[in-house]
Amino acid sequence: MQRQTPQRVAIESAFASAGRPLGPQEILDAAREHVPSLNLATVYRTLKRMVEDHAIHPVALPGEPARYELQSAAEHHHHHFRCRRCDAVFDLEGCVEGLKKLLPRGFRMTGHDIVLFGFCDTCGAQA
Amino acid sequence: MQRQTPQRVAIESAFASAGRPLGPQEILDAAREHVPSLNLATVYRTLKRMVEDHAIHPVALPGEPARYELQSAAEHHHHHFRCRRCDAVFDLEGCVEGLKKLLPRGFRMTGHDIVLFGFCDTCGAQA
DNA sequence: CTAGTTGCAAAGCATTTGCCTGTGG
DNA sequence: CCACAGGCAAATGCTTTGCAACTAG
Repeated sequence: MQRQTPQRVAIESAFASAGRPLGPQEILDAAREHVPSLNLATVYRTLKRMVEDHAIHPVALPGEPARYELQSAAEHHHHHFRCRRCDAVFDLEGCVEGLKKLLPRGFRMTGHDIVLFGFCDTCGAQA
Repeated sequence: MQRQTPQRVAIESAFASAGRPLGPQEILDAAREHVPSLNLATVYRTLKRMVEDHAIHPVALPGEPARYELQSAAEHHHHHFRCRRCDAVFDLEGCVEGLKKLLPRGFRMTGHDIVLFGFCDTCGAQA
């Protein structure tokens, strides 16, 4: 099925030590510390496979390239917060009620995304 | 400042008759009915100018290219719905309560985005 | 007239794919 | 062994830009 290659190990450990959603270039930079020859195309191919295998989950924020996080973080329904100052993305627990009341007549809802923007604890304290 | 060219008129009327957020290609298709020679590069250039002039407002959905809607539509707070079948985006009226309770301690919220996914009235009826 | 616009083609970016070499099991 | 994985480069797809011709005011 899946081979245990140094490249894949390096990419997986990048996720494990980050603890937050990462983009392809961030992953490449982190994983190259273990496997300097790692190629960006390999990162994309590996990400694709990991998504298919449900090892990671894509995190798409409005107007930004896709990021990915470990599936374990995505196993329960959650949303995201992006800091306007440091641009980091954080997971949020919980959800809200009453989304269905926004639907126009005849529309059916199968899912939703919520993204909050603002300042994280670190950046809020500095401001 | 701004010239009154047939291209720009065609693009503006495309927004006026659509009543929903449009992407560059959708705008090109619609505006070509009035100005067949219209070029996609001109659409991008015109969109950029219109955003700078606050005539239109960008609508960024997770993982998708930007769409635009008339500024008048954006003057009151609203959110969006994307149909999983026809990929069209619609404006939603209203909002929800209780977003602040999702915030971790120390985080401050300055804004939010909500996107609902599902099937619009037309596509839901066909399914 | 003439500065702002347009169409076309080429350039940029991020992401994907083809192809051939390398290697995990 | 040898099918899958990786490296490299070319190919995409979307958006931007350079440039010469065009036109609104």
